[in-house]
Amino acid sequence: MMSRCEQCLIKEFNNLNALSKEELKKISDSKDIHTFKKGEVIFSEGKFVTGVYCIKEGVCKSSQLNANGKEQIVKFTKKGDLIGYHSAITNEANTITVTALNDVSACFIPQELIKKPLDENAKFSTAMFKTVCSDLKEANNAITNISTNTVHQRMADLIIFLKDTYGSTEAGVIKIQLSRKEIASAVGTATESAIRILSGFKKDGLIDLTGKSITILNEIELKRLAEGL
Amino acid sequence: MMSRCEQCLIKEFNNLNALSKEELKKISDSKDIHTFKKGEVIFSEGKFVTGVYCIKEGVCKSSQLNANGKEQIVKFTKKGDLIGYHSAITNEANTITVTALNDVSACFIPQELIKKPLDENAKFSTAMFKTVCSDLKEANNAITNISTNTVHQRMADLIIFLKDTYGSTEAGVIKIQLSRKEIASAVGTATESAIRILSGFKKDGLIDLTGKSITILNEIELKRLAEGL
DNA sequence: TGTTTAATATGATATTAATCATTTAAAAAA
DNA sequence: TTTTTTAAATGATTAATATCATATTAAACA
Repeated sequence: MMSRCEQCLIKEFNNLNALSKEELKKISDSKDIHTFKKGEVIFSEGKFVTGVYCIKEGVCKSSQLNANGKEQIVKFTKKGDLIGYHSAITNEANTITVTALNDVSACFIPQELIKKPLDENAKFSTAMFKTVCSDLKEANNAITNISTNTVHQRMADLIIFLKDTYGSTEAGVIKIQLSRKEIASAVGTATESAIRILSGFKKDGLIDLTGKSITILNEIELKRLAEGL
Repeated sequence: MMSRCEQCLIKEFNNLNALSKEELKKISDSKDIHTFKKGEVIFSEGKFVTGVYCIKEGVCKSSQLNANGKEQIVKFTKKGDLIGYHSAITNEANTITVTALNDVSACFIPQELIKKPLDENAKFSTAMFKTVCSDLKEANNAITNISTNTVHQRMADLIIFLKDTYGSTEAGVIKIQLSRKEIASAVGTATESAIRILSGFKKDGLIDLTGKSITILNEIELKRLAEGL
């Protein structure tokens, strides 16, 4: 059960591969494998997280609540993602809530073991900088996307994003299942609107819908739609 | 003219104060003071920036263009802000365009002189991490704000933000002048809608408008509006 | 297995905001 | 200063999206 970080393949997907053998060994000695069931909250907005999670398996959503309690999904994680670094870096409460969208297994790495290499290992620190900058770039793109594109465009965009990020089966079924409410929250629209637009896409032969499964039938046209053509 | 960074007061507003005397001296020796007239572009989306700018005086907007060429303002800078760090950290093209909103004077610091302390000076590196994380936090808040709040709410929110960030005269006039188009772009709405909402706020006695100047008359009610009450 | 609860779907309607058209006012340029 | 250009304002209209109501389906549970 207690596998060694040094041998862990997941780290090839993230910045932990910039750590030295000694640093990895220390992490390996004190890390903890946590599992979360679908729907379980990994950490919440407003709470301090005392370490960083490395997602080994499963998908999470990062979301915020607005003043009226409406949820906005700001990011989806993928395998290998390091989450919860905000608290570790800033010593401030987290500003997002991360929730498992399916069964998730993640290694919990105590803060100190991240902070030390962040100060001492330039390779790791540079890699982490790139990650945070990339997250910021994506967030800026999302701002522009939400405020200048229509809900139709954003829905088409989300479907393409989900396919590109999580892949699809040979039959074309996207390998992530979201509720209509979650889809609406990611797109930034009302649940009913999301449902209507998905139904419309189905009627137009762009996608197929079976329960929570989405199958892309016409990716080219979806991409055109996403660009507003 | 060639003032020394070591004595510069602006650095007290940003992370450069975490640098050692030697590091500051190096920067001082090769920095360049650039001035930009109102409306001038400091650097553009898609271009590489070969250094970081430290804003000594003036205000800038950071914006992106969407596929249809519509501008979205994603951030306003203030005195002391370090801008253009994205390229320096990631070695990638910049993803935003920064434009002077009034006359701006900024010190240009070549990339190497930032990169080296970023690797070697943990205090500076930690400070920069906090800045990027804070920018990311703000961007996430903007996503939630734009997609869950109405244009009215966001307009009220922007007015409060501008007052808090740039201050106001004794008479209550906010110390930054934006065109209606820029206000619309920051709020994420059409120019006509922005104009209409501002006129509405004026009619309701919340603000006063004289040319491009905005005066807050009822901050409490504006804050209530921003929260959707 | 039946019963309850929650999720999805869809119609009708209301609201919000965008677009188009035109006027007025303010800057910039000749 | 006059002319030209650009920005701001406002009305009318259309389009997009949210909300409310209700039906249908699927999932959870007793």
